[in-house]
Amino acid sequence: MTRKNVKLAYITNDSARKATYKKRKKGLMKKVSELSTLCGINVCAIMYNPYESQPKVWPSPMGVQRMEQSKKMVNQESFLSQRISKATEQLKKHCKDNWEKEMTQVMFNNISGERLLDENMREIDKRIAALANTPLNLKGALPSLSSSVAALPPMTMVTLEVISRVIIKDMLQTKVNNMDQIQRQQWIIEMMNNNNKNPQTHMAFGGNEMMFQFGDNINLNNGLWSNTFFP
Amino acid sequence: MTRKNVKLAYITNDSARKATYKKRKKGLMKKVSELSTLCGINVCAIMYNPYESQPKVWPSPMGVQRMEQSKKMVNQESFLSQRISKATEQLKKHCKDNWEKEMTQVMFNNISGERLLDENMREIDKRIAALANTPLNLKGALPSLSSSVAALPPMTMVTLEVISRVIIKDMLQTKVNNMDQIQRQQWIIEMMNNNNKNPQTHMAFGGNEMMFQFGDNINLNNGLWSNTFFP
DNA sequence: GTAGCTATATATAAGAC
DNA sequence: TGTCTTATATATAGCTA
Repeated sequence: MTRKNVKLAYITNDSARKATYKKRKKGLMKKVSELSTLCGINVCAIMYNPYESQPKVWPSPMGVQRMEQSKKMVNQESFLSQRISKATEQLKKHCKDNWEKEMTQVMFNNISGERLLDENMREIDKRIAALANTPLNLKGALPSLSSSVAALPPMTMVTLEVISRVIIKDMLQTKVNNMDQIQRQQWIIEMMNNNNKNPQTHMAFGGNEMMFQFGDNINLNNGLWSNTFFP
Repeated sequence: MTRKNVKLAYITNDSARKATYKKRKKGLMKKVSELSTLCGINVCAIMYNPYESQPKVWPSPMGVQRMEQSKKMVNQESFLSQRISKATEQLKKHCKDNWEKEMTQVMFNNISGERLLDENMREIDKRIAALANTPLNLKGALPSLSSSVAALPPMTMVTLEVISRVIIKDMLQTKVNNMDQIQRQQWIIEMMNNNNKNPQTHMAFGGNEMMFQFGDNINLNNGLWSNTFFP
């Protein structure tokens, strides 16, 4: 009966806290859903749920992105809607099981990776400096690579595959970062289309980036997966 | 006067939509804040705001993570709270300007990077296979590196620094992924402590991972940056 | 623990300025 | 546009079964 106006503090009683969590989670998700629908923006809510064995991301999916420039894209709408609806259906099937853990992964990887990367840059720089004095100089053999590359000290963990992957990743990230909004959008569409052809392949964060409207996992309402993109 | 019960559909009127967005954003953020406080969980809300020139992440900061195991850590509480409060104050100063764009960056990098990485793995694998046949084999000179590493074809973009960064990043990510929850937590504390000593350095996503309680940027309430960690 | 219920607190649409 | 007001819709605390 919400007789008191709730004291805004951590609820120490376990069952009361859990009950509140459940209720408020539902309410919050409804709000998220509504905001997404009413204003046509992407909304994502993530909760590290203390009632799971690990801190988990609560899978409130990405809202639909409505482009501000949708008016400029009228001719593409039908095509895009079709593509996306189709792809979304596929993606949806693979989403539920993977979303949560992958979101966790993705977020934590980024957090830890970027952070550690910076934390360790001095160390790396030192090593690079040291390596610059190595007698092993392969500049002649591999003129386009920095001479020090070949002189990297033993790193047993580092395989060619890892190196290749990370290099390519870095290059591609640069490329994508240089895209403008429209280019990114088109690229995402293409990605989804490819994914659609090959639905067994990974359902990573990237796959649903702009695609997940507020979904089934909260039993709020249905029909949100329809082609409401680019309205 | 909320006389009608709102039709749950995209608001076509621009100013009305923006007004609703503003109101509801505030409400939503308050809910997020409350849920975070009441239930002691991390909550993050992200909105791609259509009123900005690009899709932007709305900087609803990470909620405080209260560890489920907090009871097991009573003795550490005071120490940790102190550390975190201190660090948080520093971080807060650098947060506002950077949070939004960096969150966007981080998320999009991950989306694009991971996705493109997978998309391009076949290509990479082909190149690796091709390289295996290169006459330039440095196995003898660099026994601990895969022989093909030194035989990588010219990649003008790839500098030693980039390679080092990405390699280290990959290695460290692996390391962090293998940590358990407690280890991660301690690591984050250490990271923050380091950051505190060097506050000018980057205020990246990683820096505030588990740290941002619902903050000033919404003018909801204050005092949320206090030591409510590990209550 | 889960599922309603209801009184009340809170959020907010629409209006006034 | 932004802010304030107010009627009403919605969310939910505390209760019951």
